[in-house]
Amino acid sequence: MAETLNFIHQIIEKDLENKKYGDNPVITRFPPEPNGYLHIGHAKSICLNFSTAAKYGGKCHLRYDDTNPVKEDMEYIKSIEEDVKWLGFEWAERLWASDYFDAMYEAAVELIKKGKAYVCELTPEEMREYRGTLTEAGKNSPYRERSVEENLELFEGMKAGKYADGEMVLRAKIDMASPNINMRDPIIYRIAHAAHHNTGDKWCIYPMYDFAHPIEDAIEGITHSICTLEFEDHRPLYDWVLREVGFWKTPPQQIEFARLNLTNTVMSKRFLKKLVDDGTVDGWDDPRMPTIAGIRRRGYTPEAVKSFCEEIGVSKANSLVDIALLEHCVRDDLKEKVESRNVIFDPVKVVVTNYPEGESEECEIENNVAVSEMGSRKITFSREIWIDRADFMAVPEKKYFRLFPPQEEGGLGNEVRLKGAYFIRCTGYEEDEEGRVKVIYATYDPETKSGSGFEGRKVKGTIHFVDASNCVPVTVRSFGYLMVEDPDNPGKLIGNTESMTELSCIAEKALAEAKPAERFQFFRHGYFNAEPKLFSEETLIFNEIVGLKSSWK
RNA sequence: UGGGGUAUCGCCAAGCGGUAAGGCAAUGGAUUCUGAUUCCAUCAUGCGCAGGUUCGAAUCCUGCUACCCUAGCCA
Repeated sequence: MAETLNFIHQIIEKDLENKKYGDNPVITRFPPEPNGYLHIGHAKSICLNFSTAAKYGGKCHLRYDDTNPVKEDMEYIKSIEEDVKWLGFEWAERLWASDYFDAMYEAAVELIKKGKAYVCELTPEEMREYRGTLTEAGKNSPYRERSVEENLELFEGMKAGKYADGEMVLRAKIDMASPNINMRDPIIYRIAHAAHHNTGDKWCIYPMYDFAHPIEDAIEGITHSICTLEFEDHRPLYDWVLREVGFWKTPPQQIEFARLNLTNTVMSKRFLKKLVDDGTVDGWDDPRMPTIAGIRRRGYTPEAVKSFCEEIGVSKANSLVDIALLEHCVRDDLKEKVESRNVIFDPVKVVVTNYPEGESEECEIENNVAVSEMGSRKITFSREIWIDRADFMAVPEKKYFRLFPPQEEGGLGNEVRLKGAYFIRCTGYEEDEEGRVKVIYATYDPETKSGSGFEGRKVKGTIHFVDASNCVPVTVRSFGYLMVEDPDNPGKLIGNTESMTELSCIAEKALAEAKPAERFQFFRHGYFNAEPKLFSEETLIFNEIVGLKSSWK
């Protein structure tokens, strides 16, 4: 099967063929604004930008889009870089949009001199009125026809700090009647008396995204400026700036693609920040968060995230990707690099009545085939063990071949293999006052120990267990779901966020010794009884937890 | 109601005028010391709808429809 190229690759190949950029290499950029942690949606953009550049022998820059000092925070820089590196990408250069403030200012002055920009003193409210609506044209600002000299002087004054925030702005003079609202004399510079992390107090005017971004791209020689769909309407302005500011020879081209949406996952930065600020989660890197840092702590591997990004493809169609695909990618990657640990999420005691009290023995469990080079591990078996509640049914349904008691007088209960240990046969069970299974009785067959070569008879079911004499309690972060309220409309559900659950379970001692939890990833396995929409209805059953062999952080 | 986008299986997504790739999910079956893994098999006479052009249309044309984005001194 021939490799399929996404539509961006196709554009690039055509450009390469036409020598659109001469012999210049393909240069892309990942341009986060440092105002939060990166999430899985950013991973899609990171993979796209970095691997596209690599594919065509070009390079990709990491560029901070730090043009608004009041919204940004250096705290995020470190995490952004860590996340990109963790994914396995290396930026050719780490750049700051703020380093171009001088060039941007010069460009703005040029625009004024060309009569293509003017200082406007309309208030925000007036500005909105003058802008018109989706269906009605806007009208010209009374300040639109100021002389070049006056504009120059005013803009100079803005820069010098003579005016307060909001008192005036610099606007591009384009067309107040344009059907594209972005072209109705957009603001390109605003006043903000705020210290900037990079330029300090040097500036009190800052360029707007629409003006800054094309200039940043052009200065860096970006050939393909990949962004998300909502900027489609901004492209005419992007091109306008490039043309008017003099970057018309081989201007970068903006290409838009659809951002990632995942089922049962809230990706909005604003919402994630609220969870952090509220203390709902421990932080941006809480394993329950869909941030790259959270996902990392949850035990996901960069390989898994990258293969996910490849699998979902790139297109312009709004989409909602099933979280099952991400989970598949994780399992697919992990199954070859991790070994298993027995974990019981919903424990029920089993007493092996013919096993001597106070005794215990060692059992060896082979690792699965994919991970067989890791050999085996040792666990213990004794008279009392824990198994998962789901591995027992008082009255078995059809085709249930795990543990169940005798179904008639004098009959036999079912016999199953305890993974790594013996066959046990259920002989009975007790319930508590509420009718819940409290303890299960069974007998084991000493002939059937794992590795003994016993071939006497077969059992259809194999279940896992932990030794009650030395198991340990462990808390793991689990996939689970919690409905999420719209912060602005209490009571209104806007979706649910993935994995907001913490589960207590008991596990092999080795697991606890190897804590913290982020070193483990568990496989979904066996039964999924219901749509796990609400935490209270959660019926996910995990029966394995596996330690990561590699990619530990 | 202006402008800009997008519609191909339950979910993603190839396809670019020559007779619908692939992945996820699902379902059957084989193997299995976990109902996992692995392995085989099934899964769009159909490409938003209606017309048209053509020997031939998901691909071209026309007209509809649905959904998304857009009226921040955010990015």
